[in-house]
Amino acid sequence: MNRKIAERYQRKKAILNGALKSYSKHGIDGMTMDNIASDSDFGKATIYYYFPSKEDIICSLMEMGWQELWESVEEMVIEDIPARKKFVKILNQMADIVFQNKILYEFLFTAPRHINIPNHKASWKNFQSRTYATLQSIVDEGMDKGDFADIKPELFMKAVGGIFHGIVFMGEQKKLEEKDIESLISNFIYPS
Amino acid sequence: MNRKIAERYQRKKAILNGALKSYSKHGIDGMTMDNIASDSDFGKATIYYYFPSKEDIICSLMEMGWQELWESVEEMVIEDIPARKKFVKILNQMADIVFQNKILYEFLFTAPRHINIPNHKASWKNFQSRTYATLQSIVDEGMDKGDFADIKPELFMKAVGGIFHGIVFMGEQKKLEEKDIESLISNFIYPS
DNA sequence: TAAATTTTCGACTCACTATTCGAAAAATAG
DNA sequence: CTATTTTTCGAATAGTGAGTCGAAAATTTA
Repeated sequence: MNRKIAERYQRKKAILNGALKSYSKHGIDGMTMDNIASDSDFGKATIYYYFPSKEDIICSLMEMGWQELWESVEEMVIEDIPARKKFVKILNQMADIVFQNKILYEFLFTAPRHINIPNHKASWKNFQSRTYATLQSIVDEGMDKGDFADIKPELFMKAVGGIFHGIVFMGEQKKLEEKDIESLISNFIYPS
Repeated sequence: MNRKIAERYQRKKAILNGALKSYSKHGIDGMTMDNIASDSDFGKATIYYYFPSKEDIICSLMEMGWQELWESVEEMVIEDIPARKKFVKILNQMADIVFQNKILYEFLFTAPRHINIPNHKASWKNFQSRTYATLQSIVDEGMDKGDFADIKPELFMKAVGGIFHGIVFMGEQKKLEEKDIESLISNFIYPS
């Protein structure tokens, strides 16, 4: 009886992977239910046996990614180290995670711009906003102490967002390793 | 005979404005041909009398924006002033333009993420890449002379892109005036 | 003014994609 | 082994939106 639940879970997982495969093979527009079905080796109707709608599949993927990101960072938040150090450490950790599953995170950053999910269904936003808020508060703290360049915090965050986006979408160059990121980010921040 | 040409041109312009209105009223997904038609006060078929396809309308808008941006910047490129100063001046000028027609430029930055235009039809990319390349070369020059923070130029550009994106989409706060931008940007760059 | 040209238009077609249906196959239970 | 439940599926449905059609209105020309 427990096995059945586990199997169902496995099948949901398989479908989610199929969806991701579909994304990487055909791009966001080619991620149709037909493709998701064939890429995950189920009949189309079967997909609907496991997920009530396409929206739900997308939300599940989004949540998967943001949750992982948040959880990997959560513990670092309370560490008692200087804001700037903490900030770099967290970003570095996030970059790590992103590199480990590039396709998922490319999807994570791409999907919201193409697909509109009504706010109340976008469950992943919990993790997303928790993550942002954390980062933001660290920046704010650092600003107070003059750890960062003197620039409006929101803009600073936008800049960091730009860099992150860049990291994810720098397709070709797989060179950019964790060490690089560390030095890049810390160079980017006003050097003490 | 010359009037007719001018009138035709005016009508094309009106349709383009209708399209923009459609975008700001219904968002990118609501920018359907039916909406464009009603927002520009023409019948749908009339739109097709002036534009061969929806793609063409979008391209025209994109080109409009990028051309304006490029032209406003073109002359500054050759000015003989230090790279960093030039960079700030150009960004500042661009921010100016963007503020003068926020809807168009919001569209400019939004559309490519939602709508796929085959490369050979994306005529605006000429102006776009000219603009980018110019900025990039100024950064490269500045890097050599140590005018900017020591960070990979591509990443630096991504960061600036993030800031720009931020400026456009900082919806509510209309406070952010040109002067602010100047100081923000120059603060952002490694202070000499 | 009458023929010719230009412009306008709503209804129709066509393709595409999410979602549903109804039945069959597979697995499980008694 | 038979009945019941779970899982599977391809074919049909339904909605949407881009692009076409053929005719009518407006304008220009002679």
